[in-house]
Amino acid sequence: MTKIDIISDAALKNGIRQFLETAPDIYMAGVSVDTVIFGFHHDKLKVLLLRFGNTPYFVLPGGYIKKEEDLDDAALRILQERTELQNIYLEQFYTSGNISRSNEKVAVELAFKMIGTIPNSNWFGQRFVSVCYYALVDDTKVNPVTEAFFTEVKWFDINKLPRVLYDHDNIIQKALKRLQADLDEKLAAFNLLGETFTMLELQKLYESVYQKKLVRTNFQRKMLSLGVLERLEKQYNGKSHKAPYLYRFAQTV
Amino acid sequence: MTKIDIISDAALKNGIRQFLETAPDIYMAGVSVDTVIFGFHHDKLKVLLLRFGNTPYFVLPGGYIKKEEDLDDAALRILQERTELQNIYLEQFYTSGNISRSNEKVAVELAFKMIGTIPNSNWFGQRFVSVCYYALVDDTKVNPVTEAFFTEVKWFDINKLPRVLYDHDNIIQKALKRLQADLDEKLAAFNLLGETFTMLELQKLYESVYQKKLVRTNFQRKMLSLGVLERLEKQYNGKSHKAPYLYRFAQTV
DNA sequence: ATCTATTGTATCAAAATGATACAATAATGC
DNA sequence: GCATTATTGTATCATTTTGATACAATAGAT
Repeated sequence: MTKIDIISDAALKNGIRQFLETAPDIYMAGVSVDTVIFGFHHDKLKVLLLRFGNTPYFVLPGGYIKKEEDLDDAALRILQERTELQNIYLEQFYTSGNISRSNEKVAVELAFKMIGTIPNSNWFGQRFVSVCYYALVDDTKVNPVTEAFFTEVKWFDINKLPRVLYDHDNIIQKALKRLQADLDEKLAAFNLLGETFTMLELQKLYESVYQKKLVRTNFQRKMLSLGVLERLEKQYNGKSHKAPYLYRFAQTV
Repeated sequence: MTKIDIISDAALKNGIRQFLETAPDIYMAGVSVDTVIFGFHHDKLKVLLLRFGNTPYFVLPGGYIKKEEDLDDAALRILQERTELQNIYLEQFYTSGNISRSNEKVAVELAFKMIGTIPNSNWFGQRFVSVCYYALVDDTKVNPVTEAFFTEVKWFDINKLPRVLYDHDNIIQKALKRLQADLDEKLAAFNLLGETFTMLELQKLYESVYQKKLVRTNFQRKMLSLGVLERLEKQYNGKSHKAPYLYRFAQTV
């Protein structure tokens, strides 16, 4: 569900002010977490992005690490805050730490402009090394939540991304590359689908991840040979052709 | 060459004192870099480790990131400081950031004991998130260099590692797993060998990385089919059997 | 009843992999 | 010298995997 959630200007400014006052006491300085949340709907691979304030720019869902919190726990917490999901498939794939993370200064200036004053905390101005995770979610179960400086939560087609801040475009591409590598090896695909699915849906998912067409009959043969699919009753979908079987992912049958 | 370099107690204490005085001004707090340096000799895969002070514990070569330095540049600098090599094959593979990075407190206590006093800087006591890289080097060209708190630089067989501090054992195993994945895909193996090598040497390298025996004839067929090996003159090695060819790695012939 | 689009399965060729055989070579021992 | 031994380079065959195509079954549209 491409739920869109817009918050008011006043609430936005207030949220930022509050964050800046408490952040240095709560979080590690210098290290952040960014997550590339993948979803799949309408046969397309999607990424969840946040609109940065009232600007036309988007960013990856991210956050900071509490001073007494494990890195992986931080990633999970940030993800849960944003999607309200439990049991999320999460993989760390890259850490971004170049000084010039593209247009970072633009972002900081925008942040300042948004709250209409120079904050006494220099939190955003400091250098961050960002540890990046990707997550695979069943988008039908996601309930996107906005917070602090973000005015909108939106799914974007991986091939139709908006303008993003920092080096987040680079991070998204690296996430996709890693997902491609993990899809077969870790049977990761099924985290992007619902409980049941047709073979065609599964194929469209693979095609959208690998960004290329696959041969239907050979794909079907390969998936069935994995031995992890349980075949359920046929799905009569009202289309004018043979009805497909439904499948369920059944690890270690 | 398993060069061993031992420095004096006085020089050691002095090095630590000096480091602690200047570190907070020079380096980012909270973020460190660790490198798993792989080498290959006597048909074994090796890892370069540093002896921590006068203790029996070893650690990975690591360091900190200068305030105005890119993350990748920091990894390269740390590696060059330790090996005096240029053009090193380097891959970032993991970032370790759990609060309880195993026996960290032991290490800190040891560090304090070594310099015989509580340092005014709490540098070592702070929490670090460590970005980990692995490097592939031709060990015949490495000139291991000791520094600061380390009293010895030594190559260890991947299967005969000493006791290591922090979570460095975990990091080494993760590095090996990643190397296994990269070996074929990125033709990474040749960075571990000298300019020329025999097919058997190459096979022993693959076997030591994958930790399993390979069938000689099929391995040879596969390597030759890659199209990246240039066959040179035979190597008369004085052994009582047919002399093998030498090969050179020739990318994009 | 026929047409159309899609699904499930079968089949054949081509490529990759696994297993084995064997001739060539270079020192060793007689 | 000459057979012996260990290793190397290549060939060959069977098996498995992959790519490409054919075709019957189905379910609604006409």
